[in-house]
Amino acid sequence: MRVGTKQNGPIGRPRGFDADEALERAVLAFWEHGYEGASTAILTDAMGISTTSMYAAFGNKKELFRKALERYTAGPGGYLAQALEEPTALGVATAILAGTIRSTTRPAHPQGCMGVQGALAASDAGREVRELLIAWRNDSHSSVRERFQRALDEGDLPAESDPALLARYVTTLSFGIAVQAASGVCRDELQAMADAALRNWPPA
Amino acid sequence: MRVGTKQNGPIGRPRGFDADEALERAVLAFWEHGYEGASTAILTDAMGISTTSMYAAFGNKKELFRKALERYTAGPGGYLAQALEEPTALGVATAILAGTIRSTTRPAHPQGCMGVQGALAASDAGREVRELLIAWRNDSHSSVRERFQRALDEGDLPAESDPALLARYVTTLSFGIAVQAASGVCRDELQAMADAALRNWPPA
DNA sequence: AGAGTTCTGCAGCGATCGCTACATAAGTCA
DNA sequence: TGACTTATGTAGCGATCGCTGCAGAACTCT
Repeated sequence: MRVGTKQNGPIGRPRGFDADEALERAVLAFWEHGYEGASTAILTDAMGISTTSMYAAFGNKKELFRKALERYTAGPGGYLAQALEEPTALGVATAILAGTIRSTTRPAHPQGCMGVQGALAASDAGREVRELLIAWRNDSHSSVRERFQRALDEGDLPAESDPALLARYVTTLSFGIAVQAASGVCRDELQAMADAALRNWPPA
Repeated sequence: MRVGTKQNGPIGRPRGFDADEALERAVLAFWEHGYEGASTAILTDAMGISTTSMYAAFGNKKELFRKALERYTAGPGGYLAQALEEPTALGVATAILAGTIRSTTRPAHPQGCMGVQGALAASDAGREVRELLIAWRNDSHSSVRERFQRALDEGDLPAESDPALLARYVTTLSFGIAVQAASGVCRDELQAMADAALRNWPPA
């Protein structure tokens, strides 16, 4: 099949699929089933390509997950980076929880958070991916803590506030919301809870 | 091997292992690796018995998990039932969070909560167990909500309080703590966060 | 046109999955 | 003792796991 003859195009037979779209579908499969629960058969079926093409394009399952997690972080998980740019610490906390709730309860998407349910527990074969997600969650916490530290320096938080503790509070609620969403709890109830959780800000 | 001749004892060859102790070891394996991550080989190795004995004594892997979850609920997860007997709503909430933190960060035990990381995401083969754990978590929430409703009826909570919202707040923190513990966050930091989270009680 | 490069479909690799058939061991009955 | 019942060890079932070899297809080069 002659797709199109380009001059100075890449050498060799061109790909018969859109790698970006395939990766996006892999995100959904990992998100829904977790790293170990998403078999190569499930993945390739969701991506619409053969195992050969998947391995040629993405290396192996672990690498595919790595790239899927990056994509998730920039896409459905992008609310975190946006939230960190809110002008106040309360605004940051509010945006994080609202973003978590929206992202984990979006209709026609997997319920929950890929960074939480991707590999919370795993067999020995999934150890590396489990540790990758631990680092992902801890990185999220660190970025919130650093943002709250800045807020403290700017006088946006009381002098006696502990940025690490506040960050732990917000991320714990966020991870907890992800678990609740994976249990089928609806968006409105979680949002009402989040509103209440931030009504006395900052805690402690 | 002649173990001991009882009169009127159970007919047939007696078990060569302690079923209770084997179940307890199965709890640890499921707790650490999750339902699908704990293979029959891992399980039987941890339990110290053969697959034949495991299937004869516990039925199949799904049934073994069911029994392990019961054991977990009564053992490491027993803090919930105890907490519900605290005289005040604040006492209940405090005990739940403290119990969660203790249980999910116990040295020489798996980190996290079996009810959360047992099967937060799974393949199609783990669908039933995943739904079993969803019910387990939702039951936990319901029992807390009912306890807070009682507190409201008793005047232990302000009349404008919403027991469902308060229960959602406490369970969300509890599930979030389980995720943090699975990420290696230490006990003291989580307890400081929990203290702060309940300093303004009830929220909203 | 022919060489070189890359992607695709088919087929199947060794390993492990959950689970079981079968013979034997170890008990309680009459 | 011999019939009956239950547990154990061995050995292996069909299915699926992640992954790959290979031949041919589809392109860009000279």
